[in-house]
Amino acid sequence: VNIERSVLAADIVVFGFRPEPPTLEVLLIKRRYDPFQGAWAFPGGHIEPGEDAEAAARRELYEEAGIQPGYLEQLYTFTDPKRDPRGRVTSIAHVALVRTDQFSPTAGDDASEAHWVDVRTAMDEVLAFDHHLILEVALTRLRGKVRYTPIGFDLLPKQFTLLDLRRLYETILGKALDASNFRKKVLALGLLAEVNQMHMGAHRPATLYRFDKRAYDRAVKGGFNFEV
Amino acid sequence: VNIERSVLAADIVVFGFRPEPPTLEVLLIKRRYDPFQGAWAFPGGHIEPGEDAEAAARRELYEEAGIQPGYLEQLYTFTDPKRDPRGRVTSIAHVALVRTDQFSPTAGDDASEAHWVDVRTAMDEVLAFDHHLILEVALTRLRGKVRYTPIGFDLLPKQFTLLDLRRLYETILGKALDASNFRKKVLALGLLAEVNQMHMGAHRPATLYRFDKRAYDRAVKGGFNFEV
DNA sequence: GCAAAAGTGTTTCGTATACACCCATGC
DNA sequence: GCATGGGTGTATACGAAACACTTTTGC
Repeated sequence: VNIERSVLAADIVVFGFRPEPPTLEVLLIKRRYDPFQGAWAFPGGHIEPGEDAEAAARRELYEEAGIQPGYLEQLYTFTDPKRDPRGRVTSIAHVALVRTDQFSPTAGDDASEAHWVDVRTAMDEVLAFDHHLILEVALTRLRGKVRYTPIGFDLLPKQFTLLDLRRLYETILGKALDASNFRKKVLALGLLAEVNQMHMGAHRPATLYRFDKRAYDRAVKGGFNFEV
Repeated sequence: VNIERSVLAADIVVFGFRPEPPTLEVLLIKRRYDPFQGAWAFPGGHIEPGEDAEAAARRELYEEAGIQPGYLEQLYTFTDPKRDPRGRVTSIAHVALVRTDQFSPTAGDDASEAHWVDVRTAMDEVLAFDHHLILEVALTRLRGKVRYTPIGFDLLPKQFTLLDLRRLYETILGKALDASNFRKKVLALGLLAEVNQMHMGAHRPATLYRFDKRAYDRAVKGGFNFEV
């Protein structure tokens, strides 16, 4: 029998969060080679022999942009046979979350540039292949997942104030949240631990918190329901 | 450059619901050929040239079991390079929902048998390839999705009683629901339309309802949040 | 003093939950 | 009559939302 085979690619939508001003960003690279040379695209590349999709995503992310994400998961697989002009390329898309401040992206082999781009800007941009569609799916997933999973913390520095956290949620969800109620709700979850240090800014000093992974694991074991 | 290519397969976890006794079932076929000849597996097969994954899933489902599902979506892509002993086969797994009564599965080319199997039984069974893992992922997805999306209706006949619907939810979620509160909650959503007919069973006649797709679409447009 | 954020407290309201209770049917 | 499900109603409690108010800092 004559069975068609496909090239496998792992692409990664990397989200980052910049607190000042509050901005949700994605990592875009400028393609050095054809097809779509010079166009903006997500980092990604071929899956190698003996490698599964997630391993390929991590490797590509490190090679192309020097990034080792705190969070990475498979998003969706894009299989339109015409999505790549060269022939059948199946893209197994991933979502990754990083602390923007930790990585100033470095352009790797296939990229002439790598930049953090405001998500709203990226949505208006013409992207290579079907990457615009991939971005839409990734955003939907992020907005959904952030509501019942504590993945937001992977976008913040280890220590953060409640204002940081609230700004993050407001940015992702695209709506303002009541500061007072947000504080009570989040603290009531018992997933934050105070850090013995204050944030000194332009205003009244604020308590610094860290995400309490241990408390979270305990809560998960007890059949637990995270909600914003 | 020497780029590895992979065979692409579309596999489908088809869920069905049998009201009496309330049972959540999956469709399993007995493999006619090696590898795993004689083992139970999900229907599926190769994606053909010019075909995307979802089209392949629909085609395979029809060819192998005579089923045209009311609901079908991509689930997850399984990429372990060792998941198939013959070489690299990437499985793009799907979830489908059907009304059990509408399809008595027929065994197609690759299957010597096709049967509805109680999900709990299937979970204890040894399945071909990594299909046991696929089933776990599919079940998690179904349980999650049923809570905020009205996909449950795709598992019921066009007309159903509130008891049918409650039994369905109780079976999927694995816990008893208060009949009175369930009624109020579901009716308050305004997604059910009364049918001008009663269900005559062994007890007091019950109102028959149908899923009101029009009302649902209207609700979705208004930025709507479905909950059990 | 003023602006901006930190932090506490209160009131209101909707709705989830837990039941009590009556109705209608087949056996 | 009795079991079973259909269907209505109610009391309670908890949590979400709205918002008033005080505190603390930099400028």
